[in-house]
Amino acid sequence: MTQYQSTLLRMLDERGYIHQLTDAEGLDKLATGSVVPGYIGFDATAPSLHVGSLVQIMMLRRLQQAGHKPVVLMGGGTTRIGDPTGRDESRKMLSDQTIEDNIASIFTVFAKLLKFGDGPTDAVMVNNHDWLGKLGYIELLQEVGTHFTVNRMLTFDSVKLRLEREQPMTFLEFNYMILQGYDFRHLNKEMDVRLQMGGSDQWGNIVNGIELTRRKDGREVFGLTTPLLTTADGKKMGKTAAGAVWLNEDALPAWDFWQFWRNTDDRDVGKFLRLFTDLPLDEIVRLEALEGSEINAAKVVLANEVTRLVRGDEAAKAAEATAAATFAGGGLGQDLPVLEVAGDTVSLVDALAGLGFAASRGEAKRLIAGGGARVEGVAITDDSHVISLSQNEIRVSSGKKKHGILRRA
RNA sequence: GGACAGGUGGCCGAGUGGUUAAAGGCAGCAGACUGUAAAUCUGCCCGCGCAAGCGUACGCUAGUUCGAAUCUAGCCCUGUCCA
Repeated sequence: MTQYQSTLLRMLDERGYIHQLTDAEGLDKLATGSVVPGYIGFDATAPSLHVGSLVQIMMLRRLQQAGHKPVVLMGGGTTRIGDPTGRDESRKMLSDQTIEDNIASIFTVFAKLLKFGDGPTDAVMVNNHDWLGKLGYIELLQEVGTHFTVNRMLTFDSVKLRLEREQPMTFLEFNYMILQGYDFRHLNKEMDVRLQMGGSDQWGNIVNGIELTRRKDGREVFGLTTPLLTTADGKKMGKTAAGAVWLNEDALPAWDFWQFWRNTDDRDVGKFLRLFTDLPLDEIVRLEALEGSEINAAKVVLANEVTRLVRGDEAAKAAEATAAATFAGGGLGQDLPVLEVAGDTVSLVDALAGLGFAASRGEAKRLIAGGGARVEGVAITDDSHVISLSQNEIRVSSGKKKHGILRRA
């Protein structure tokens, strides 16, 4: 690609964050000489973000590493509307309290990955409810309404796709892109933010903000999007057995988080190491070149590094130790899910259900019938099997990957 | 407000009076093969029950029928066109 001068763009380019860039030269020049405040917006629809957002968070981390200022924009205001991008249905409304709580919860992860404070390159978090909430409707129409033509708005993918699929789009949602554009302009005005980043699906929204800022204030700002992250087998990243891969510990235990990375597709290892770890590039090149089962070592490194960043050093170490004990040693690791058993015996069915390996007793039975259930590594196909707690800890498994501990209460 | 089309299991999508817990696909889970990978093949995939079975389920409500996802009425919601 291009030979960038700035540390920022070089780093982002080398590590695979750049998909589209509005003005590569201009931004490169800007980032060479001065501190560039850049922001990314995040939804507050849930108490935790998931790995899909991790690319964006890491990008803010890179921004800071390159000596610039990350601005985390929490969509307290826009979440009340719902981004129609990539959705067929309107989002349900969330109460103000829920949104506040979500933001507080989400922040805990940012606090691990960015350095917040008052310094010139310290990260700050802002909430667009603070300004969008105050905006009157007429005021909004005057401020930004005149700079958006409906003709153009209809051509944006977020709108076009919905219309093509004959799915409803409410006027409320239709306004989303206007508000997001307004955010950029506001941040530029108030904090001199010059750059907005986001996923590739945010391109349209970002460009709107850039144009609005140029028209209203004659100020030049920049936009950058990341490639859409899919796993090598073509799926959207971040879905596993248990659902989304949440970043918050209380939404997904560190063990499962670690396992998610440990199970990365061979072909994605290099890409993920670049995006989600701070390892130096030459080290990554070495790791991703490993062949055959050797690459498992690289996956362990990946899992360790990402878990360390997002969940902390201890969590990563515990998960790695558990993996070593459980898979290599065939024993038990401390991080495995535990089911406390009251009496001397439990039925296998209840054990599987209790450990969360089956959603219902019926499902547990099917699992057993299908030969997927193991007690102490021995496959059990009798669905009336009863486990007696002769030892302190009994290992119960669903398939080869999901293991749990039965412990006498 | 009017005309037409539509609302089915996590999603897509068949089904238009009984053999339908509802075809098929996707996603998911498990088995085989492997390297806690991919691809492939196989099995499973509403809940409860050891089981016969029972309970729920096809937008909502009330009906017609021995019997309804399927028919009728009203309502709600969505799309397209018209006003």
